[in-house]
Amino acid sequence: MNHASGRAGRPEGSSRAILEEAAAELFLEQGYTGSTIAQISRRAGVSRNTFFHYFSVKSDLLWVAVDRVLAGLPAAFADADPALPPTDAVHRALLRVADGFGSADVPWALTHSDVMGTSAELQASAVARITAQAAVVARFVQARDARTAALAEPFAWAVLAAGATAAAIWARSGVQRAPLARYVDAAVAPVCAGFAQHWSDAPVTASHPHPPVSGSRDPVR
Amino acid sequence: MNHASGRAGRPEGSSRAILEEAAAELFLEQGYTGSTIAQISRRAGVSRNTFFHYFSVKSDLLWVAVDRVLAGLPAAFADADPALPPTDAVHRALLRVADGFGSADVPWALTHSDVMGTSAELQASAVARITAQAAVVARFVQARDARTAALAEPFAWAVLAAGATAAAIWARSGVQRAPLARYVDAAVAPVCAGFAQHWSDAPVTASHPHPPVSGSRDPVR
DNA sequence: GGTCTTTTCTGGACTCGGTACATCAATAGA
DNA sequence: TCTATTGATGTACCGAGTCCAGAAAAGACC
Repeated sequence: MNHASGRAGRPEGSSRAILEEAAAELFLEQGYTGSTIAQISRRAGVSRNTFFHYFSVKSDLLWVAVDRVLAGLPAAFADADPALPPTDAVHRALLRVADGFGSADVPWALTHSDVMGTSAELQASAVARITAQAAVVARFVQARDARTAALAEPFAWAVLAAGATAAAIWARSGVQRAPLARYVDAAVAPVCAGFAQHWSDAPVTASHPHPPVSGSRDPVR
Repeated sequence: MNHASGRAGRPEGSSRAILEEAAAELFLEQGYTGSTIAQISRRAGVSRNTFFHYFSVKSDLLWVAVDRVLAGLPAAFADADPALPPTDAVHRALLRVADGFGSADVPWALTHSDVMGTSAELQASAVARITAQAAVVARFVQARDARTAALAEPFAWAVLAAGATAAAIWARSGVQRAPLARYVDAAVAPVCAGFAQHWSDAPVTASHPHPPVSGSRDPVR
């Protein structure tokens, strides 16, 4: 019979969605660390190996929602106003992505006290996301303005770190929290402003009442 | 016999140093991922459990040098000029810490191509360090000036992310690289300037030719 | 109908990091 | 000499992640 997707080969089941559901259930019942991959796949009625066919790492389960939203970042860059300075374009793109999260649905990764705080696993998986996005941001900024090259990466990381920290604060605020975008905006704005100033080559007058320890605004190398 | 250290109990051998040495050797021979904890402890002539007595995680071995230098950060804060605005104090403290690294001795964590890039393990261990330092920075900033409270954490993370990224760039530059402090300075300065401006409550005039997407400089909450 | 090929899914065995626990060894102090 | 403390070892275990060989389910082509 001609299967829906034109491809050859055995059609894939709904395994992925089922695994996500099973995991969500088990996380509620036993927490993240308390649930093993074996249990999750068993409840999903699927072999343990099938799990690894869909998720390369257990912690991917914590980020399914986030990953879906994050996937929109390149698009947000694609239709950024070309007249905007790169820092502002990044600023706006991040806010647009942040708007993808309702005040209600805080992602697994940020709520689960189980994994928050001490867990090296969560940190690692979070940084994996930031690494990916940092590459996108750095590439974008550099393409916009070649003069940003030397500090494109530090800027990307700084701005994403600020944003991610804001998201963490947002998550641990109560249910009364304001929209995520407001938190992200407050944290990201100063970083963008700082680099914008730096790249526009106008000295930041208010900042160094004492002489800087070394030449502050010289590009690397 | 009265042992050197006043403490009771069996005196510790030189196990820690021996383990570090053995690890360094094996990392050179087989790379980080290629060397197992069992091998390291065997070469050190010590049981595998003893390894975990001295290092809680394998990746700690990558950061021994860094951790020693990083331990100096609180001290750098302790004798910071009280007249300095908090952002500048942080800026200077970071440069002082950065000066602890000679151009020659790039730490394991940053050189080893084996673990760079893809390794989730390295990322996790790096973030663990940044987490610790971010807490120190945020606490310091907040103690200096209560008005920084809302953004102390985002600032701490942003500034450390910028610095860490600069360190990574420094590490992957050739042997001809300039001193680390210069890289860190270039990356950290804009972040500090941006937050300094924000906290000094003077609008960043050059930054927003277009109106900000939402109230950029409002504190969170 | 048959064979291919391609893909999903399964089973089993394995490695390695990390933990738990009981126990031994060596020291200081009483 | 007895005890408390701390370093070190042995053993057993758990769970994540990898590898590989092969089965199940489809399309494609004859």
